[in-house]
Amino acid sequence: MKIRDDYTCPLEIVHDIIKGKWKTIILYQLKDGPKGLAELEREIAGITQKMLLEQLKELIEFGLVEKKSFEGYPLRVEYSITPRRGRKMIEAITIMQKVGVDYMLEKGMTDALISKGILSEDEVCKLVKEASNG
Amino acid sequence: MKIRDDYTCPLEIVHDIIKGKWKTIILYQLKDGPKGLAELEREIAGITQKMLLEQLKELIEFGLVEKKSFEGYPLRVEYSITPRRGRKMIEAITIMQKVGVDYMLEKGMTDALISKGILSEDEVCKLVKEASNG
DNA sequence: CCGTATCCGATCCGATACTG
DNA sequence: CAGTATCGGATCGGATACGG
Repeated sequence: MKIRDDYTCPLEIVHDIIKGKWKTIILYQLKDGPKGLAELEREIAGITQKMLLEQLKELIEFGLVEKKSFEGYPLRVEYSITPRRGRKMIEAITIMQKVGVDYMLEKGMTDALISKGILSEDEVCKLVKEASNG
Repeated sequence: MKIRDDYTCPLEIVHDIIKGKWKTIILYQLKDGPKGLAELEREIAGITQKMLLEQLKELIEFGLVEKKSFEGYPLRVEYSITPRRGRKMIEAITIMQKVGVDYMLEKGMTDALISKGILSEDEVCKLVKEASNG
């Protein structure tokens, strides 16, 4: 992607940072520590290697992800969240994820949440109750 | 936009919520209270009425924005942030905006920040200093 | 295992014209 | 002031093949 030099509003940058189908998912996958390319590809259902590399490159350009290459064979690379900016972004994504969960609860998509291990049944019950009050 | 019923991961929804060039900007414009359509159109530089209505409609579908229509002439409509889900999203956007500001500081785009009144000169100095430490 | 290049359909988004 | 409809270029993203 081409980084523009004429941003006038931070939210324009925000848009560039988070746009693209996979960015938030990639960041979220990296939140618990560094991962290799193949690892990410395996864990993110449906992504192609091309998209993964493309999006990682953009995340690096914005200073949200770092890349570390290791010499020798077998080839090894580690992608990780940058400690300040990337970590900050994870905060935002975590909040947004809650908004997504909230939406899924409202639409009755509780099965998906439970079966994917995102929430336990108890947690779902609790949240549904909260939602109906708030 | 078409709301899918087969979301399996909350982050997929998050992506649908925030994708599009204008969504975060529209939400941010609404953060201090309800606004009419013309008002938004005036305040968001470069947006067309078509895009504005389209994106507002999507934000409404996701429960982030509410619309209130008033009878009679002159026609009047108010768009506002929903108290729970919309407000939560503003939290995330605020964090992301900080990430954007951080990026602009790193790239030396301080003029834009100051001239648009996003930050004062003093604040910029302070943040630049913080960034070089953190 | 890691990364690059190309081709091509899908979608996004801006311009513009029109209605209540 | 608020909202709808259409058209066309730009961009996105998936498939696929190739190279280090």
